Amino acid sequence: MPELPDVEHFRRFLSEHASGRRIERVMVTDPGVLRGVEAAQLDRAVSGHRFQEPDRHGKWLIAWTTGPAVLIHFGMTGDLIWAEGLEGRHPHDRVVFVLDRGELRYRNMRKLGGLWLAHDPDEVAAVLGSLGPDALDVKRRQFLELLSRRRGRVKAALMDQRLIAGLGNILVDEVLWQARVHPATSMEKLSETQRDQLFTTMRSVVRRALERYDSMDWNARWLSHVRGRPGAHCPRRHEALARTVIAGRTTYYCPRCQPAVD
DNA sequence: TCAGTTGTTTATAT
DNA sequence: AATATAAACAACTG
Repeated sequence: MPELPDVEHFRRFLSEHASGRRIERVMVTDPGVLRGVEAAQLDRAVSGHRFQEPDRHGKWLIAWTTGPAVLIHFGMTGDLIWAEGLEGRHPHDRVVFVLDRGELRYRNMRKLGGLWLAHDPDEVAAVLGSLGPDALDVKRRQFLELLSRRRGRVKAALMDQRLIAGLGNILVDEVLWQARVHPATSMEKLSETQRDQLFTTMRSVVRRALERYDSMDWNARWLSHVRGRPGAHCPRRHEALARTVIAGRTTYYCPRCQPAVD
């Protein structure tokens, strides 16, 4: 699940429920999700501090406290749960932040991703690595500039967090389908119009994916709504979707809407 | 039993 | 130097 819109949702969620709340203790039920920090160390570092306004960059959530920051990555199956009490605890709740009121749970079935501890902005930057600008922040001019220096296939480029941070497999397929660009198109073959369209579409897809948290569920007219279903057809023209692998990821596209360029 | 899965990193190849 | 590919990570589901 977690791509930019999901993590932004988690950020707002943390801000709404946990900002200003005091951390009583950190319960680590599975140390397998801790990165570069031990359970006791994490507990000692943040207990007694309060969560502050969290940040997000790409798929990373930066949970600042009045002490250090907790950096959270959700991998493929991560989730952030808030509960008033103990109800609804789940075996995949790997870390629980017990607050002065309610608790925040880091749930992650597959344990890709995890939690890091950072004591200052430099340490945060070191953990996040060289991420590109956030997909919601990047300006058209910068987006085009980044694309102009990139070769290879367009899907690989949009998925590369060092170029643009926040887009994952599902979202990139959605953007390319809505922009009517074949995922294997090489960057050199992209027209000015297509590059421009990619920026416009990327922004609207991310924005509207975020809105779905208020209205529930994907837009029925989206590729994401039908992808992966057996015999799935293009929501636009009802032609069967094609499936291939690009940049190591399962890729769906409509051969009619997104013709290959050669 | 086996393929497939929303992410990232690493090694290896091109 | 960049880009592509596969594997590994881990724990499920169908």
